[in-house]
Amino acid sequence: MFKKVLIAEDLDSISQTIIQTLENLSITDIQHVKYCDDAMLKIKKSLAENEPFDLLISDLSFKQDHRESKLVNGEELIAAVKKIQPTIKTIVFSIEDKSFKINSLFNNLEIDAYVIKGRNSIKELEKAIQSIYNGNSRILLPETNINTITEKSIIEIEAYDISLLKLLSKGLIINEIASEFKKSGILPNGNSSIEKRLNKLKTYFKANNNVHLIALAKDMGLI
Amino acid sequence: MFKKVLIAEDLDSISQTIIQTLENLSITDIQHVKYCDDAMLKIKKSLAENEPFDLLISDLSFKQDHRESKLVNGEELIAAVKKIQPTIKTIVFSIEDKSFKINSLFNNLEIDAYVIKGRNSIKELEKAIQSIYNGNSRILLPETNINTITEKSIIEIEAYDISLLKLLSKGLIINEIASEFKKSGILPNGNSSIEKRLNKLKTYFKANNNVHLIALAKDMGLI
DNA sequence: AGTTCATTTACGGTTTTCCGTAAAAAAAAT
DNA sequence: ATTTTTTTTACGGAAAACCGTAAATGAACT
Repeated sequence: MFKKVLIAEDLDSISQTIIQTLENLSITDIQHVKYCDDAMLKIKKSLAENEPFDLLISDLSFKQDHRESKLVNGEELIAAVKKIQPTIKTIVFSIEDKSFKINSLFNNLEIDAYVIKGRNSIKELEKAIQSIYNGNSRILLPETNINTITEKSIIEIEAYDISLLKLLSKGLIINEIASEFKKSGILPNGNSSIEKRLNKLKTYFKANNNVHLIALAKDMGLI
Repeated sequence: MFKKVLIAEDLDSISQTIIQTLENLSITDIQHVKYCDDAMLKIKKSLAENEPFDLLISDLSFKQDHRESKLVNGEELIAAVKKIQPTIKTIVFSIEDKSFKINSLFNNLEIDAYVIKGRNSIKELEKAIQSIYNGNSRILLPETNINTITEKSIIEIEAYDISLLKLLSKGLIINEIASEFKKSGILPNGNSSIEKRLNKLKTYFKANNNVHLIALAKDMGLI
């Protein structure tokens, strides 16, 4: 079994349970942090001391508070960790259940497992750890009932669409978004191109109008 | 100390910790459910057997799954429980930190404590339980750094505004919303009244337009 | 260089929002 | 009952979204 595991989870009501679970798996060296930045420090230190972590279990969203943070969420944390320790195994443990987000983590960050927090997470987290240890990867638990948008959609929705939706949700009108894009050098930035892209998004998500579209995007956690 | 406590929390990773905390407080009879409906059943049964619960600790949001549910969230649960057992003490334990929501729970449901899930929740939950047992009420923990909208705003935003925003977010245009209101007998339902109300909301929340308004409402958890 | 194809931009007409003013209706006060 | 005040509704013009079509640009290929 894994020897040295790092947990990045801000809610103590959850981290407590994860620690318990790991102890039950006879993992001896369990470390826990409440901030992403602290996780990064621990990873660095462990590498410097030549005693690297075998496994990182991380939440996705972390509450902001008085402390200044460089890494504000699990995504950023994992990306940063993999840069300095690409071989580390990673499990994301989060309440987020939108498949496009989950898939992007598998594809972009190459995480080993994603466990959706739910009514039987403890068992599932255990299972994920075991399974990774046995050499498996791309584990998604639970297997059923995931809010799905088709694979295709995930590919088609890019950074451009996200920035577009974000600006729209901030109350900017098409014209202002166009100027904003020109300022940032984002292409295309013509009014009608932006309009056309919004139309694509609207038909794709079956939104009646911009208001509806933003509501859906918020619901899906896209923005 | 309290003798009999009911926990309503869907995430096992959290309920585990709550149970642990209660055990440390020497509470002997701890019961736990993952669904609001089950909580209601337990409350009813305990009353029928003349061994009522002293305290209910409930989450606000519960994941939906295959099971059909009458009560879908903590708010509904607490309202239903208080109808048949008005004297029960209640603690809400949730990640929600918007003050208008918290205040509405204190004002409408008369909960005894609200503990926001965070980095020191275990201690805070303990503190809340102790404090209620000592006769205090209206306890809000942690005390700092709560996202605030002024008290006034909470009063001014009513059910009418919520339904209006909800319909708008579903992509209905003003005209359709008016018809919808007429069908449901909601007043006022003239086009221009609805428009005017939207204007109030927009100036209140400093929204540039409807899209912006819906984005803000989603962010604040209003809809 | 020329052709084809796809992408980006432009244009115009219709609908809806946006915003101010005013009339009508309802409620409250005298 | 009448006046005053508030609420609701109506109206109208300007701005923006909405939606289809067409022109311009650019990339890819011959």
